[in-house]
Amino acid sequence: MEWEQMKLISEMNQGKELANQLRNHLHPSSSSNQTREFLVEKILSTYEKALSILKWESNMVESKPIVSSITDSPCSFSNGSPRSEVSDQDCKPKDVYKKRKTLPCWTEQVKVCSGTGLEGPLDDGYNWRKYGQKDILGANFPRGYYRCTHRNTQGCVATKQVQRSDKDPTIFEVTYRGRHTCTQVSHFDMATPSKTKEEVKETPSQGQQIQPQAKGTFMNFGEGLKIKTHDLGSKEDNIFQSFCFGSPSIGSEIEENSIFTEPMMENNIFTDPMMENIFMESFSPTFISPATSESNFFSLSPCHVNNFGLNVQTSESDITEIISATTSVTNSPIGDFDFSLDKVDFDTNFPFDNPEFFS
DNA sequence: ACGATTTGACCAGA
DNA sequence: TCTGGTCAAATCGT
Repeated sequence: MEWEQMKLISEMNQGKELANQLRNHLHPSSSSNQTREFLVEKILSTYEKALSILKWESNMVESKPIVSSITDSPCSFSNGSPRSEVSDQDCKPKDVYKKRKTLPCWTEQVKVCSGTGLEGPLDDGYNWRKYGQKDILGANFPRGYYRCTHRNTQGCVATKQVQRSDKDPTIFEVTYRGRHTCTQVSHFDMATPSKTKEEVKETPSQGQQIQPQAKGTFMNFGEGLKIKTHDLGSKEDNIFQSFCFGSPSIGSEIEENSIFTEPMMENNIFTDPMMENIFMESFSPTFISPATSESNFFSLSPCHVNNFGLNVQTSESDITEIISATTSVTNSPIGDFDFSLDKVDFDTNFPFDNPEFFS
């Protein structure tokens, strides 16, 4: 916890420094509105992170046993249908449903730009099998339910839900639940990535026409990704607006595995060099930290995602689970990111060698 | 033939 | 009782 305290102090100091910078930019002629807005968002991000740390600390103890119970329980989904194959009376479906709520859960919002020829949710590097679709009250589009293809063979409990946004049909909210315990190889690691059917055909009843993609193209570049874990707060949209990042799948499918190397950085998205500096300084080592094992899509800690403008929300008891889940698996797509590291300001306080953090 | 998807039914939680 | 999540038989695609 010592690191969390240091990090907390660091975040607060950073917020103070940013506020000072903002004050210097308040003069109308000194900088653009964009700069000022970015500073404001950075400050908000800083406080968000600080709060995340505080909440994380307060939930560490009570959350860990839950993770353990999920992972180790014989009542898990590991043997296929919990209803048809579980014979132990102590492992009733009721238990399954209860545990369902305790699984680590986080949401990504994947924006699919028109003209890419791709309108379904992106492949995230894992193989998913659709097991249901449901019309959701108040939602214009049905929600698709997917589970890991290797659930039966390897007992992988990871599931995800794909819900097309009402507000913006080009946005898919993908809610992930549970960590991948399977050892499937992400196709991002393969020389010629393949596509899951999911991304080729998504809810055809809605008339979506998904065009086959050419392998190795950059057509996914126009996508944006937004991530949040659940329930840490309710300010989902307050920060992300400034940036529209490619999804991890984008990054890993693009040459050099980088979404931030040239030409993107040449076509500088910042009009103000200071903003670029601030932005690059924001890269947290968590985001590019070496994953120790297979990743649940993103290897990130909720405390740091905000640095990207990706607002993170974490449920009261889930934050440790998420951290645990997202750092306990290998071949993280994000781990392949090859940022312009010379511009990345590593946080030397980050506990790469802290086993507690990656537990 | 086999695996994936669809879809109505079932179940648990609110 | 309603709603969301899951099951599983039927169907589809390769």
